[in-house]
Amino acid sequence: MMDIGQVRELFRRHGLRWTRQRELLYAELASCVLDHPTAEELLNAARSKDPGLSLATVYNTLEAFSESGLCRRLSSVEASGPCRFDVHTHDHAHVLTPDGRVMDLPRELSQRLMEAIPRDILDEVERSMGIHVDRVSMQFIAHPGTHASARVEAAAL
Amino acid sequence: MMDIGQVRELFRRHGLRWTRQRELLYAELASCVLDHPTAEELLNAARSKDPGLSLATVYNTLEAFSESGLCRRLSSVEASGPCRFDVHTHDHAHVLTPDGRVMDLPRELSQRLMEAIPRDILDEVERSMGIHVDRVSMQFIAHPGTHASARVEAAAL
DNA sequence: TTTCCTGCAAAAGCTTTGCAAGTAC
DNA sequence: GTACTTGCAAAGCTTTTGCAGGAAA
Repeated sequence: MMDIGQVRELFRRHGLRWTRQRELLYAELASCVLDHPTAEELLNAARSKDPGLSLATVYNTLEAFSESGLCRRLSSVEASGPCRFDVHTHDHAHVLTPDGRVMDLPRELSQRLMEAIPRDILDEVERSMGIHVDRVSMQFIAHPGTHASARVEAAAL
Repeated sequence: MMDIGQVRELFRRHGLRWTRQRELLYAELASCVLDHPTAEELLNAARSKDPGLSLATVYNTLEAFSESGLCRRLSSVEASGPCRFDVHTHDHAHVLTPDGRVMDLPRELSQRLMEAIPRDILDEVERSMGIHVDRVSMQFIAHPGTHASARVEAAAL
C-alpha cells in the first residue's frame, strides 16, 4: 500500500498536518475500497489500533479530509442514517443497495455513463433551469431482492 | 386546484385518514411545485392558517404521506441539512443549487435523460455489480456563481 | 513558540416517540 | 366504540463545538 512517508507527503500536499490519528484513519478509510464507512464504523475499526481514539476526532478528521479533497462525504441516503465517507474523490456513480450500503461504480463505467449524457439535453437543463451544471451525480438504486456483490477488483477503480 | 372532496378521496385511496392538519399540509406541500420544503418550512407556512400545528405532527404527516406514496422524501447523496419533501412521486431528476435548494427538473426532460442511458451500460452496471437496477437517481449540481431561476411553468411538470 | 489537533463533555440540529386527550370512521 | 391522530415534551441519534492539555511545524 502506501508507506508512512507517502502519507505524510499526501497530507502536506493537501495542507494537512500529520498526526498519528489522521494516519490511522486515512489508512482505514483507504481500505474501504468498494463500501463506504460511517464515522462510527471507522472509529470501531480504528480503535483496535488506537483504543483512545475519540468519535469527535473521527468527525473532525473526516471534515478536514473532505475540505482538503482527500475524501468525499456522502450524505444520508434513503434510510436516514449517518453520513458515509468515500476515499475516491473523482466523479463516479454509486449503487445503493436495499440494505443501506453504498457502493462505488467502477471509474471506467462511471466515465462512460457521464459521457453518454447527450450534449443537447445538458444544454436544455442549463437553459431551462437558468444554471450552469458543475457536475452530475448519479445513483443506481438496486432492486430489493437482489444482493449486491461487486465483481470488480479494487484495481479497477 | 383541488377541492376538499378530491383531497379526501386522494387520502382514502392511499389509506390515509382525513384530518384538518393533513389537508392543510398537503395543500402547502402541493403548492411547492418547483422547490421542496423542509418540515420546518412547511410548519412555518402552515402556521398562518393553523397556529396550533406542531412540528411533530408535520413530521408524522410527512412520514405518512411518504409511506403511502403521496410524496417523496429527498435525502440526496449530495445535500446536507434537514430532509426535503417532494410532492412529485414520479421519477425525475433534481437540480441542487449552490445555496442549498433542490429544484425539480421538468418531467419531460427527466424522461429524456433516463431514456438516454444506453442499454448496454445499464446491463454492465447490473452485471458487474451483481444487482438489478430498480431506478436511477440523478442530480445536477449547479455551478457556484449561477443563481438558479427556473423558467419552466408548473404545468410543465 | 506558535499554531493546530485531540479528547472529553456538553450542546446543537434534526427526527422520533410516549402519552393523554381528541377526532375520524 | 375502536383505532388512529394530535400536541406536547422528552428522548434519540448524528454531528459540532468549547476548552484544556498535547503534539506538529
